[in-house]
Amino acid sequence: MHCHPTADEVYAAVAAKYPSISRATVYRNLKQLAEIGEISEIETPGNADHFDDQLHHHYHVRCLECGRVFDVEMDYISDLEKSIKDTHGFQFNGHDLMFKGICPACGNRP
Amino acid sequence: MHCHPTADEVYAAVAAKYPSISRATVYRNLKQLAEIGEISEIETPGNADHFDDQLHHHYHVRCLECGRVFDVEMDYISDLEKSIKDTHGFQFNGHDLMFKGICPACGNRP
DNA sequence: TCTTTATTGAGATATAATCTCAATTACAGG
DNA sequence: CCTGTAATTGAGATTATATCTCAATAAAGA
Repeated sequence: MHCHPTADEVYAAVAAKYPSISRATVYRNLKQLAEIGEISEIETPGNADHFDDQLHHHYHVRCLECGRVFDVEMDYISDLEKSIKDTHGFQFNGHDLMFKGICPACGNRP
Repeated sequence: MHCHPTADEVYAAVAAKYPSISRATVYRNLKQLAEIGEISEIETPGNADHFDDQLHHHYHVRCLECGRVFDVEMDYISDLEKSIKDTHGFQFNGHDLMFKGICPACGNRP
């Protein structure tokens, strides 16, 4: 699935073929795959996490209307932490950047 | 409270003075204050949302160890959306940026 | 085949947040 | 000061997402 599905969407797709699958198994395996770096996890506050089969660092936009997540064509800013003026002893360890917007499908709806 | 408290931390603080306060009231009022722009809401996936009495746009860092949220000294990038190469018909509407790190207190612990 | 290890299913549990609705409180007009 | 109306609140139920428990099943190795 290349559409940034949520765990539940993955579950639904798997359950269609293997009706006996348990939700726990899907959640467990997605989490494990994310941990070993086979897939990446896109966390969105308030909403269910999404999963991505693409591994390279890149950003996403979430439609505020339908909640779907899409790739954004933009270079990953690996040195964004360098823009911080005073780190106050913090060890910085990366960042999460998520754009917000209205997707074409929702924007064109009457 | 200037420490980016979660709704539950606000509730605990209020309940200490007004023991009859309901959790619903605190959640409700914090949400309303955020909606009318009196305070701002910092959403962190997986963890409880935090609230901020500062209104101007600025970024935060979340300690991966203790979960606390701190201000980051860095200018807000208001035109970050312009870095996107192809918007594919999306209406962009802002962004959420959260740094990750280990706070001094957690980093210096043995 | 037999033993050990790993994975799974079903349902319980945790957590954050919201909803419901009756009860309470505040408030404006008279 | 009353009274009717509107707004706010409290308590607990409910939702949503995700994780945990543990017995049952499956896989793998000797």
